Amino acid sequence: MQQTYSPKDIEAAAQQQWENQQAFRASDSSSKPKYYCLSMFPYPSGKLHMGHVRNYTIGDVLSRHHRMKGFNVMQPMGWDAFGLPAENAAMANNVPPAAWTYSNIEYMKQQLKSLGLGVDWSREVTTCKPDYYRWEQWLFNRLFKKGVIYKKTSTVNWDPVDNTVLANEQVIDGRGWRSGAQVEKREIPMYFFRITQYADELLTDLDTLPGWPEQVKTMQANWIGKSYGVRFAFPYELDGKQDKLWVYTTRADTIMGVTFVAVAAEHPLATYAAKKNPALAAFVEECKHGGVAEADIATMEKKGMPTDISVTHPLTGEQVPVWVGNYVLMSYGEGAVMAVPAHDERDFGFAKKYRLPIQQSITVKDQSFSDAAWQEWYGDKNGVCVNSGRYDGLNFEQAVDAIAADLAAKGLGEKKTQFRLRDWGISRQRYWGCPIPIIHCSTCGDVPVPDDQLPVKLPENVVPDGAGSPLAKMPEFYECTCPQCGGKARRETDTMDTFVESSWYYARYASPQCDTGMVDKADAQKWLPVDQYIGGIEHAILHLLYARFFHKLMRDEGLVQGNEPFKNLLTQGMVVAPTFYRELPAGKKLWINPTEVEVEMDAKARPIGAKLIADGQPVVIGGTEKMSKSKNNGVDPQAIIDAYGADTARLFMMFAAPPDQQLEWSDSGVEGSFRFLRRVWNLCAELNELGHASADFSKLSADDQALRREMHLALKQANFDFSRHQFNTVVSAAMKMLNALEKAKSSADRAVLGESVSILLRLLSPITPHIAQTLWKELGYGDDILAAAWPEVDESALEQDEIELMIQVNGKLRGSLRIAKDLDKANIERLALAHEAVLRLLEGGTAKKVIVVPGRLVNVVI
RNA sequence: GCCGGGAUGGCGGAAUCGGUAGACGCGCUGGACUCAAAAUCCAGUGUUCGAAAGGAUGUGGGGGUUCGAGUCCCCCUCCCGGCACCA
Repeated sequence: MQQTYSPKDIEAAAQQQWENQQAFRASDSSSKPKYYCLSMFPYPSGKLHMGHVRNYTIGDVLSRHHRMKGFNVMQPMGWDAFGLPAENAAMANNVPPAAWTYSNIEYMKQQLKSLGLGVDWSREVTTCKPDYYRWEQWLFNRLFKKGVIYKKTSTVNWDPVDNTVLANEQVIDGRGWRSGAQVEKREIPMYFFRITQYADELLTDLDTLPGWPEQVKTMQANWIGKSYGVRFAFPYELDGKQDKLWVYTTRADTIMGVTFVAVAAEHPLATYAAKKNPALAAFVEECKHGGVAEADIATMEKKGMPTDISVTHPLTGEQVPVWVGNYVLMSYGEGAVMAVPAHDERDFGFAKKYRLPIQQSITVKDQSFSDAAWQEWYGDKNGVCVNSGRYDGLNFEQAVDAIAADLAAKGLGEKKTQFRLRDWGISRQRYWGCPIPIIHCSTCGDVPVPDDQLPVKLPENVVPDGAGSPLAKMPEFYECTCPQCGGKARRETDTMDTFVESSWYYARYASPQCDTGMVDKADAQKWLPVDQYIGGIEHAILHLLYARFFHKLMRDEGLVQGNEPFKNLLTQGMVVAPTFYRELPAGKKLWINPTEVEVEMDAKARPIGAKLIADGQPVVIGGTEKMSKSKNNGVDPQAIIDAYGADTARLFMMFAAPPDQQLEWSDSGVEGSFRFLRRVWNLCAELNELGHASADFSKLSADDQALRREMHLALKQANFDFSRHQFNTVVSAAMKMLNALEKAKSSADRAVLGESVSILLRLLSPITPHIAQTLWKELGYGDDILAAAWPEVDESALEQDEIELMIQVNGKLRGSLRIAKDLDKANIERLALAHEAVLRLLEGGTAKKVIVVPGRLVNVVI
């Protein structure tokens, strides 16, 4: 065997062996229990980044571990290939998105293979290919006919210069990213998935997912946001016509404190009032500026303007003024809200700003109300009604019940359960996406493209120019005939939200080549649900909610079984790195890649400065942030693989942090990981041929017993840590094993060494598969470590006669005691009280109390 | 703004049920090897007082519960993720 660890050679050889064996083909007909391990598929952006390496290493570690534990593992991979970056790259490089995407896929696939992932590549799916998206179109039509998909208008960011719709991320400080034009809100027709119809199920089924992080379930539950409230109306008369202004509130108990109502700028009442009020018309116009992102609207300054319209309070009969507010959105809820400044913090601020009346209607015992400043308790639901006529003294629930009943009696309202979740708008005015399979006919309306004419293929030779939708400028695409009447018609030119593709790919992997349906039902039944799903925490809400929704849609179409797609979920943290920069004259910053910087330390290794290696001049040390192009703090995984090998990259990724926490990049940490693997290699090279040694483990020297104990103790720890996905301490356990082996290697029994090394190699195998495989073979354990069984803990090796007990006095550590492992409490107490440190602190007095925690410590209270 | 999460040595992190804080690694210091360096190996390494023995102190900050708190409760600060069409 080679004396030096050479990752390049052994990794290529191991990967070749797996390739030759088709080692990771998942069998559809195995009798073993299945384990479907899925990592979120990548967007083919060009090359792998560290986040990918982390994600896929975690998935591979889980897959390989389960395989050794006897599971029939499926670990597929594919490409989330539609999306905006391809269009941007196309404009920058004048290359069609399709060509750019396919070449990225080719490169990244080779990169993924060089990581040594145990992926079943025969199941690869690529969402921008017609054989994939045709089934998306097929489902779209089924759902459209069923009414699960419908059309309505919705508000988008409109760039008036480029004449194009902008994504929220393309709006920077209220302006279009390319044109710099002030963005406007615009209403356009869109197709929607009726996800709200499934809101209750999406909420309650969270309780059936014990394998999901609480954190994610809480976020989803809050996102769905089921609320119990009252929908009611303020009647009004305008130009002699009776009408009603509807609002929804979860605080009907405060209804007697309403002092005004606010409507959206696009609300019919606002439009009406603006007609004869130029100032209001200007304000309504101003409200249309800016983007639609919630974060922007929530943080912007709340502005309003009065109208000369007033409506009638449904219970008091009083007149209530109508205001137009920039924070009220037409497309959400009723487009109007009741305002109770005394008990809603935002309304309070608004009322103070515009000197509107503030009317207390809730009180809490021993608290006094003042309209000078907002108090925490004003918004609580813990008070009782006051200044509320017949509702005075009622608590929240009683008041809501009584008020809802009175409103219902007048025909002006009723209790209503509502969700924060809104229907999912999927129309995108973009080119690089799945075409929406609808034909618009002037006589027949919106007609789905018949199944036998699917897929509606996206032309692949288009280079978008950033102005409007490319497909809408291509008559060869949109000109068509109506499938119903045969008349001239126009094809829909919007494409689907790319979240649609990623909502069902997990199901397609069960039968990726199926050309008779979206999925093969038998295969789907065999493989679904996904046993372990792994991906970034940033997908905690949208992607995971949409995929759960799609699973239910497919279930209701009879395509899949079960209610949920992902049994267990692991959300991994970001990969972060230090940042360095230099100030440029214009106040801008020049970001410098960490690899080009040398950090200077003081004597105690505290960083005191940094300089650019190239010119020796200082640079500023910035914060530690998510690896990104903009901060130039990304480290290219390829450089690490080339320099140290995939095993080192994988080991470092697993060791540096637990998977769900952020991972800080560290060059010296990578070197440390490499050093560890080299030490493993050197130890094995020194020991050579251990595979066939055998011995009677019941007759060992004390040292050999101690070594076995250490190995099995570490293994037990590692098993526990595997089960809770804490891989960093699995690596720690392997390091402890190596440390113990290096100490014992020259004196220990060959058979004990043989057992120990076999445990270490199998423990490392899921994490650093290439070196584990190579050494397994070289030391004569077998040809294929993948076929080896996971090591078992020998509990008898863990036993010991004596244990160490800590001695505390008043909770402070004062010493320790070696005792027989089964010594009874009375004797432990006696020994503890006789302990030198205890006697010293007792100063001849007596202990008040002695607490014995078996196997751990004794606390003497004096 | 709203929802969710996080904070432990110089650094990444460990501590499974409230019971030895700092495992494991990095860095640093000293030593061995070397003509020298790199690599490797050995030892030390929270802070602080002390020659040492030993003591004090210490898990973002402030309170509390407990024989005992990194862990449980209350309040606060800072950092990170998400925000699809907040009511």
